[in-house]
Amino acid sequence: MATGREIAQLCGVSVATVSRVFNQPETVNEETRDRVLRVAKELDYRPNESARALSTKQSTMIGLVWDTDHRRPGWRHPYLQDLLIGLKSALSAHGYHLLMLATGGDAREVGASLADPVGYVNMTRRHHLGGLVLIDSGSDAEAFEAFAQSGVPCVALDVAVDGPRATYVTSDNEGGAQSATRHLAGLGHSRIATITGPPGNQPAQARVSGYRKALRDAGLQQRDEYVVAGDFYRTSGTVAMQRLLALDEPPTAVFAASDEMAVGALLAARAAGLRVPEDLALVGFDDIEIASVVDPALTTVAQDKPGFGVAAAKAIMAMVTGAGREEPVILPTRLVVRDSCGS
Amino acid sequence: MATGREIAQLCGVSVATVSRVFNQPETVNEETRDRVLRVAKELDYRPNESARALSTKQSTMIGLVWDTDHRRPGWRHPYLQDLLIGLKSALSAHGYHLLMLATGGDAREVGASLADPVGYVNMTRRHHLGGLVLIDSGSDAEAFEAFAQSGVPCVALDVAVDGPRATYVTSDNEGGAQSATRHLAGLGHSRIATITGPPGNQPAQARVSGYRKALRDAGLQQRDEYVVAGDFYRTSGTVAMQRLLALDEPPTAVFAASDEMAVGALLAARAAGLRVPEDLALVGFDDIEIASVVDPALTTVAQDKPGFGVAAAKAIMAMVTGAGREEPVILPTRLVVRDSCGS
DNA sequence: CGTTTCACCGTAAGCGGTTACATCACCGTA
DNA sequence: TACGGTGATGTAACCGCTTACGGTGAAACG
Repeated sequence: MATGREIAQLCGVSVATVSRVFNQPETVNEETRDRVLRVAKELDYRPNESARALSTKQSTMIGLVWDTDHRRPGWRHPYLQDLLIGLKSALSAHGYHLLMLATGGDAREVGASLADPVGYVNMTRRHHLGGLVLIDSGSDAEAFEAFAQSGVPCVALDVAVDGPRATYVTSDNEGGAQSATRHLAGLGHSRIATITGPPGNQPAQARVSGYRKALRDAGLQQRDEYVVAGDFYRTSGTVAMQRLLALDEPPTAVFAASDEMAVGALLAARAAGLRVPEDLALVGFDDIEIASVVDPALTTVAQDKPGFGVAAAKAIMAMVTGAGREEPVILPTRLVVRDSCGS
Repeated sequence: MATGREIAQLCGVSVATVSRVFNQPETVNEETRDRVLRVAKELDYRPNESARALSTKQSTMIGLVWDTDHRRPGWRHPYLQDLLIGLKSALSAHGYHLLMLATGGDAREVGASLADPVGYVNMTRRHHLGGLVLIDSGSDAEAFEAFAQSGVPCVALDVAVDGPRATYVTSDNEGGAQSATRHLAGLGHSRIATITGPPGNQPAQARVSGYRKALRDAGLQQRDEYVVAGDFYRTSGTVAMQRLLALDEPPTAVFAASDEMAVGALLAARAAGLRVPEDLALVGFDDIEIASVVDPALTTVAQDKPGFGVAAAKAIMAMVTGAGREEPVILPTRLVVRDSCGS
């Protein structure tokens, strides 16, 4: 790896000039600029990122806070890969990289976890990160708030945060749930239940609210026993469905707040001898891979998965370059009609 | 963020001593060491990573080469999330972070892609990365070889590479395929076909070879028309299955080299009016989420998904600290018997 | 008691960039 | 001719840390 000094010597200029060629090209004479650029290209010169970061207090990296093995070892993000693809490609358009911050660590590293946002914030300073992208890992809204208040630019996914340099991106959860429920009502169902996500989870709350709105719009009765809590996981869907089926007047249609729970509900229904969609209509949320594969294929509310990453990248880059905060981004959802509701 | 100098002043020592406290504790007097440590803790001191990397030419980061939008926009790694979980947690045990290298980029960044390994290699030098983890993204074995030869420590996933400081980790693909096929033969099937992965792909080749071995061991006839090529994707499984069903003597059992293709085959069989497993036995490979959800649940060969990440992390860390190369790691597979083969 | 040894610590030179400031040639103007 | 302005470049300090080297005082030695 050639250094700036080498370029300088070969060109008969000072290192300052070499640096200027790359950072303030307009301030250097065209002729010498070309000369420097030519030599630089010849030697395949790339400025050393550590040195540059040290000197400018700015690296070309964005930190990713993605807490795994938290309370729930089996936790899986429903569409992490698509999210990363979007994030990565959008960041790379700005020449930025994604640093997956490690939590825990050995003696040298004092641990950083969502329980200790300070650790992460320190890391962003130590590495001169431009900012942080926070992936929702359950219901750590409080921790996210601490990040947002820390002053480092950060964008949270699926958690509404507020702070001097913080914003968030999320789906139109309410709208999506509403259209799902409306779809069910439109098919003639009047006994429509919902299986919700965990209580503290914001998207979960929004989806319940969308469900309620749709019922109201359709002039349908809202029954408390038709709203049963799950945790986004499959088995909770099964349990919830069993509970619903045990009611005196079981629902004929169910909106599950996640595809995983919808699948769980499907299994429960099947075990109870019910046919889907004939005896029970089912809608999910997320449109993960599984949705199109189960039998019957799941009608569901699709989220713009790579769009999440792209929006996050845009927001964080905007905060890195400009000052101040960005507006929250609400991504549209789309109802994907398959076979689990009949026609 | 406190700096070393501040600590030094508060303790009445020089910055050198502060540095020594953290890097060669045994060379500094116990009393002053404690004093420094106490003040450092008080100020929540963490050495600046950029400065340290600049000075030592070693960062605490490992690069991740994960090429997406290559030739196949729809490409998805079957278990990226689990892999990352394993990788991240194992790296964090050493205090290392994972840097997702961006490909492409703006004018400032000359692009790096698998087509241009030099770009990545340059990045690892610029960022003083400890090494590179290469995720297989189809069939770029040649490109991987270039990485391996570059001299930077790197471990490839699912591609056998060789180089001065390179190694790889992969599953026991042959063994897995063999046990899957043996399972089919054990159930009494004699007309066993296979749907393979893309020709250039090493795991795909190993799986075919395992399939062949099992047939031979079982004393079964090998027919060329029973080996039809897919590309690991679902639709290719459907197409392949259709081809198999069109044969004069269609197989009664199929080993698909990926779960996705197995699902595709399942759809084709169902469309042709065949029942699975009664009319057709089916085994997949990977044990992705979908496998347990399709109806009938898919019998498949499970890979140790987080183990991949952990093994990769161990290998790369071993090469970072020690010199020289590491032995390749072959992870065991496990046949998961579900419902798609009957009993 | 002079000299060696050794544990401990400070000095200072990097690492490879960025950038405030100084320098200098050259121009137009009074 | 003297002068201020301007564009192009060099000088050197600095970012925060590591580390080779040298210095110091006390203990050990002859």
